[in-house]
Amino acid sequence: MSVTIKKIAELSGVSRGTVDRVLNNRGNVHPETAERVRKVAQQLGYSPNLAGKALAVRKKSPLFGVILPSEGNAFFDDVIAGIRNAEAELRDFGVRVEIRTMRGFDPTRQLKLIEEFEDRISMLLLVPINDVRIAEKIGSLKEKGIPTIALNTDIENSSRLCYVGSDYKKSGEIACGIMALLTGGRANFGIATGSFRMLGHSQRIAGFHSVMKARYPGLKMLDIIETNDDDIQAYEETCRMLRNHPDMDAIFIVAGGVYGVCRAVIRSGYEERMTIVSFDDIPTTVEMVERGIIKATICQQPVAQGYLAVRKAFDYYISGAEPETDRFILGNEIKIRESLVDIDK
Amino acid sequence: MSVTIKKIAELSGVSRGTVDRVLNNRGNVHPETAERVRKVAQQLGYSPNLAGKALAVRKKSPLFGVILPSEGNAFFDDVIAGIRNAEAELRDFGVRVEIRTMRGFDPTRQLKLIEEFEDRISMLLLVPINDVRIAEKIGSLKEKGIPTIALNTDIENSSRLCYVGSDYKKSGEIACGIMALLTGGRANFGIATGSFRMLGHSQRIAGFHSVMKARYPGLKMLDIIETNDDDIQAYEETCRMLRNHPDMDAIFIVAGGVYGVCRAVIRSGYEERMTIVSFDDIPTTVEMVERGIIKATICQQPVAQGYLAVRKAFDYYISGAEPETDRFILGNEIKIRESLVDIDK
DNA sequence: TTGTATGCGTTATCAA
DNA sequence: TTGATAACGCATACAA
Repeated sequence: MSVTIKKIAELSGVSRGTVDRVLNNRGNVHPETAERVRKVAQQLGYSPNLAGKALAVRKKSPLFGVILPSEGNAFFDDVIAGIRNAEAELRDFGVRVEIRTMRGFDPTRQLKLIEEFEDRISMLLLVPINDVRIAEKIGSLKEKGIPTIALNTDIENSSRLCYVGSDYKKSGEIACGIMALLTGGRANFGIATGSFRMLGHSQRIAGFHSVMKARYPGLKMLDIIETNDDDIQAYEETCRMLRNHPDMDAIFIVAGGVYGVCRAVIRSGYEERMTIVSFDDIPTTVEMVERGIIKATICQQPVAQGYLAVRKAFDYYISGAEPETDRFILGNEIKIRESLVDIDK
Repeated sequence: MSVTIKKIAELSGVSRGTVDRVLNNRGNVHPETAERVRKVAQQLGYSPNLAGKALAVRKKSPLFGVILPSEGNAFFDDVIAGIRNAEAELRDFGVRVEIRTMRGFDPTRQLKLIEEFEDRISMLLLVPINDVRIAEKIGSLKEKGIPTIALNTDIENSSRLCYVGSDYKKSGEIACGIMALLTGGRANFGIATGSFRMLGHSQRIAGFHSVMKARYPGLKMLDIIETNDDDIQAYEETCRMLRNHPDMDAIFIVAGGVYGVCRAVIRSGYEERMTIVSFDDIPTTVEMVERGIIKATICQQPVAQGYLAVRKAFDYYISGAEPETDRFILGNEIKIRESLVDIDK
């Protein structure tokens, strides 16, 4: 049979209560006794039983707070679906999840949202804005006993418990690889990024370039524009870029604004000759894949991201043990028309 | 608060034991009482609490039996890894998993393996061979109270609880789509299938053809060979096929024998001009992707297959409720060199 | 500082 | 046919 608190209590000649105090560092126990108990637990290789723990923890009904920049951003619909899946699975364990949404990437706004429920939550799940004030807030929350999990985007120099999301550099590498395959390794391409200030976007571009440099000398970059994840801006900028570079025959869309870029390409009459690689599979992107204008789109498993973040939050809440790794990376999946659209459609 | 057996007991004026007997159909309860209890449970929308259930069920220490045709088949290494992951997660709930392996697809052998532990297991997870005797065995096991989950491959006309695996037809469709993208829609290709008798292999070919017919008139099939998932046979047959069709410029590898096919292509001096699409990412396949001879390989998330099958087994064991769907389909992922190999390598 | 008692929700055993 | 009670492993309020 497995090792339980009861068994440790017997073998070290104390009560179950004392073992509990020792193992959970609740204080009020004689150092010698504590030492003895710890040793026995160590020797027996004790690890708390989840089923028991879950049942006991249930009445505390822990609340997980989630903050997403999801307003006006269809990508997060799938993340939310994953969060809801996990919430349903954990309901029997007393877990509740509260999601707050915001529009855009304003640190002040994000701080305010955090403060709105920080005195009620046991865990924070956050798509963090890369700003010192957010990093500091994560630190002060940690001191108050509220760990933070970075979701979808990581934040530097912070004390977040772990990161759940994709590997942005890798996704850029894959984007370059697939573009090379689709163009036979010869293309004059443009880049449409979201924002130069977004770490993930820059990492994708860096990944793209490193593969290009190492393996595909026939790929030549002509121009780069910023869409700010906005379809209108994407449309305008792309029209301008295409006017300036009539020899452009491929576009690498790094982030949002996919629909705007594609509409500009169609408008300019370059639909046929253009090879476009994008990210994610929000409905408007799927539409463009179906139409054939986007040849491949690289997806980051948003549902799994939401699900896993909540599960990892629960694991930590229940066990108090540091995660096995501080980065849980979900794979980048290449999707083409046949992946996304039913054949008979 | 949520609905518990205790609450139902109070409201229907009986003891918790009686409620348990009614809700779990253990018999020995007056029809009228049963009716009353059932009605209350119904009205309150009772659903058993998993944490409590897990704790109580723990001492029964259920054993899940798994049978895999994994000997000499590297694909199943990942499936096994997924099974082990799930086993570790469920250890605290008393679950144990016993894996039996076999070589090849002999129904008699599989029957024998089932019979070796069928009197000890609570659930069977099986990569079923599509044979009436196996289907019948699944039926008789069900009558004995042992449900079977079909893993990786489904079995027709059987009473298996559910299927966990990929959509083979869809994976064939994607294979055609990616081949068309890689060849600009113009290719004279050959097919190397595993076995004409394997349902999954035929479904992949069917999927390939349906997309080809609907969308890519420039793809022309020249020949088809059988590898029986054996590298030597694959090598021999491919050499022969290439001799017979010197104009072949693409190959669709449907199943195993990937390494053999690729070696034959290299041997014949067609490495440069050939576009090869394959399945899965076992080490030898990754090697060929790295070398650039395979342009894309379509993977079916073997780790997730193993993991999910065990989880679904547990869910059913714990809840006794029919799964939400009888087919749990894991997505087909297109992988290219940059997906599989580190850039700095 | 330590021990005891009780509860979380379900299941199983024993007695009535 | 039914009810009462103990058990699973952990947490905690309360008593000593």
